[in-house]
Amino acid sequence: MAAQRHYDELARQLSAVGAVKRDMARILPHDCPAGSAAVLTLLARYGEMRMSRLAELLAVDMSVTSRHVAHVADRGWIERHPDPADRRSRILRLTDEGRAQIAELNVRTTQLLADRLAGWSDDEVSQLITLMTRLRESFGDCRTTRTPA
Amino acid sequence: MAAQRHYDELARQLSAVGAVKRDMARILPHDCPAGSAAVLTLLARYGEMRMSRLAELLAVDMSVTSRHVAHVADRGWIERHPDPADRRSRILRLTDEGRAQIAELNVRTTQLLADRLAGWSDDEVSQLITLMTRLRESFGDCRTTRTPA
DNA sequence: TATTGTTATACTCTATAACTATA
DNA sequence: TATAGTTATAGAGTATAACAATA
Repeated sequence: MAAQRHYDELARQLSAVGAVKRDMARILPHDCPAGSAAVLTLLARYGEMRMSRLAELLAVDMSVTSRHVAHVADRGWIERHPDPADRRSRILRLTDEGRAQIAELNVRTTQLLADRLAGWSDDEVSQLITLMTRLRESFGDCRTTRTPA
Repeated sequence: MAAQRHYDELARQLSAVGAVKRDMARILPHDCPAGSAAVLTLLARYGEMRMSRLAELLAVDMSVTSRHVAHVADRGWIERHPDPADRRSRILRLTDEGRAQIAELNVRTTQLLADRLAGWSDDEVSQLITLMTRLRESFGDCRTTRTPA
């Protein structure tokens, strides 16, 4: 059926989108790789949170989250406070240095995308964002379903 | 301006789409990681080709391509023939074993996507493919432009 | 000299499993 | 016992640079 060809093509595009991600990663500061940038960006957007919540937003294992967080904490971009309500948890919070770093990241990202997406309309960018968000949800929901207990 | 927020969101979606790729990678056979699967799929789609052409389609450095190709060649899934027209080059060609491996990959990929994309219409999948393809072109073109000499 | 491809090296990202501390 | 988080380890993917063979 026709869906089969669509699936193959989608798999191919997913495989090849790595080149776009690498292009974006190349403009990052040397001590702020993609994993660190993602941590900072999510904390800026959603505010302070616990490790487990951040791991969920990053869509990676908490062990991976822990390493990324340690990296940005070592550089003073975030602080880890024990959660008074549950001392096993740690609350992550941006520092002023972290916000400065985010500002730098935003400048670079915006410059790059303004160049690469010069021929795109706002609507087209929005459409792509909407579809990619839905794609992640379609996969993420199934994973949640798969681990019910 | 509004575009700034769109750019941030696009960067976030690109970062998070890795979870989808990892979900797809998990269903692959143990001796056929994503890099190998990409090599086989591209040879099946575009027919025999040289290393440099494959590297371009994979959108990775030729050194990376060389390693992926060595992996699939070691398993007998492709053959490397010297190019009579330019003996520096090697022509890559699928074997029957390679085609069998591709058939297996297609079965698994189709199963997974049929499950994950159950709520998607053909049109929506097509739209996403179209936009992702265009995204890659927008980035790829700029890279080509950047390396003119 | 320039180009095609290979190999050595190093770095990032990731998951699994073992572990500590707390609930 | 169960959960939040850390760390050790291993594996995949990638790029850069040095290299070999050929154009």
